[in-house]
Amino acid sequence: MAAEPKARTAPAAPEAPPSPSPSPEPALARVQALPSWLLNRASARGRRLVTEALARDGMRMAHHAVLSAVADLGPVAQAELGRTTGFDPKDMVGLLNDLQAQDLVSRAPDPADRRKNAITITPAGRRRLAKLAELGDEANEALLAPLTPAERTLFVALLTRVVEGDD
Amino acid sequence: MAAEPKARTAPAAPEAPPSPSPSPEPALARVQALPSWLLNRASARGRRLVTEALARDGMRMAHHAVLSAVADLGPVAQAELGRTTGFDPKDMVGLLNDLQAQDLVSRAPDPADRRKNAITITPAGRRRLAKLAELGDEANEALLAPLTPAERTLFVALLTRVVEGDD
DNA sequence: CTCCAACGTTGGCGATACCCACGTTACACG
DNA sequence: CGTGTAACGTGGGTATCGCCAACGTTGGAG
Repeated sequence: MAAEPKARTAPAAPEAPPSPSPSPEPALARVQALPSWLLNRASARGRRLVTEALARDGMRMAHHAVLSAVADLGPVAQAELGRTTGFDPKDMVGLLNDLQAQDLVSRAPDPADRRKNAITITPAGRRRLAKLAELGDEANEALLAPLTPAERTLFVALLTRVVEGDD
Repeated sequence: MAAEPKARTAPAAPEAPPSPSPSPEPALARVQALPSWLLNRASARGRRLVTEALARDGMRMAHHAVLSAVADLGPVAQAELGRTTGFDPKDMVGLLNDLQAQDLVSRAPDPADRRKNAITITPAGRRRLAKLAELGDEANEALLAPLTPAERTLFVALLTRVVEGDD
């Protein structure tokens, strides 16, 4: 059954869409060339680089992002931070606990709305933020090391459009 | 302390490299423009798309990858699969359990080396693989929807080089 | 005044990615 | 021919990440 009508030297199945052997061979290569696969690997590498870069300061990527958001948005509520950075309110609590424990932000009840906490960055927080930005840039430069400067900007541009694809 | 020496209408700090306020304002925008940040978000989106695409078959991205590897490498040991796909041997056990439970692969002791399991894809596995590849392609097309065909190939090429950066 | 929505917080779940320890088996070296 | 080293598959355990459910508190709209 299913003999080889035209047995050649190369085991190539020219066309046979319905039945088995739809692809010549490299099913693995196909999967590993999938954008979703590549993005996963690249993301893992980036996370690893950033993580070990910020680990020296006892911080994680999330801390950097939240601290940046606090710096920008002045006194701001946790929920608002969660919306702008994309973190879950639950996780925001822990992140701010960490930042507050190191006096990088202050958490005071908002007098105008006592449900909210007014998060503000401290001078030490600003200093730390500058350092974190530097470390983050270093890690990202290592991440994009295989690309030329022109390719990097192009890569970031394409990546941005892919990310904005889900609105 | 630390009053506002120059209270203007716009809080712009032109230049002051060594001390605080190294950037005018958008610290958050800087973080969110970092390749590591973008890769994280893009990867999450891709994973979500692929996950929900393969969920209809009760499979995950890892199953697709492993099944592809088995299809390519013929009868192959689990450790070899782990090396080529990048999965931990521990996790490979569970993945193969899932695939075997659905008769997509067969797991037999290798007569030549009784430490190893000879993993082989079944006819049902080949059929399923074709379907998985189709679903995976659909999800990836949705992922790269914001890009033109030319941009997609370029994007994949750049991504590949970034991934290969860690050798 | 009453009801609904938002806030911060706690607890928990599922997936991913690791790392270590164990018994089994193969192989190389003395 | 032993003997030790290493690889294999497997189970157990840990850390992080993203998410959802519930609850008490507070603000605001009707």
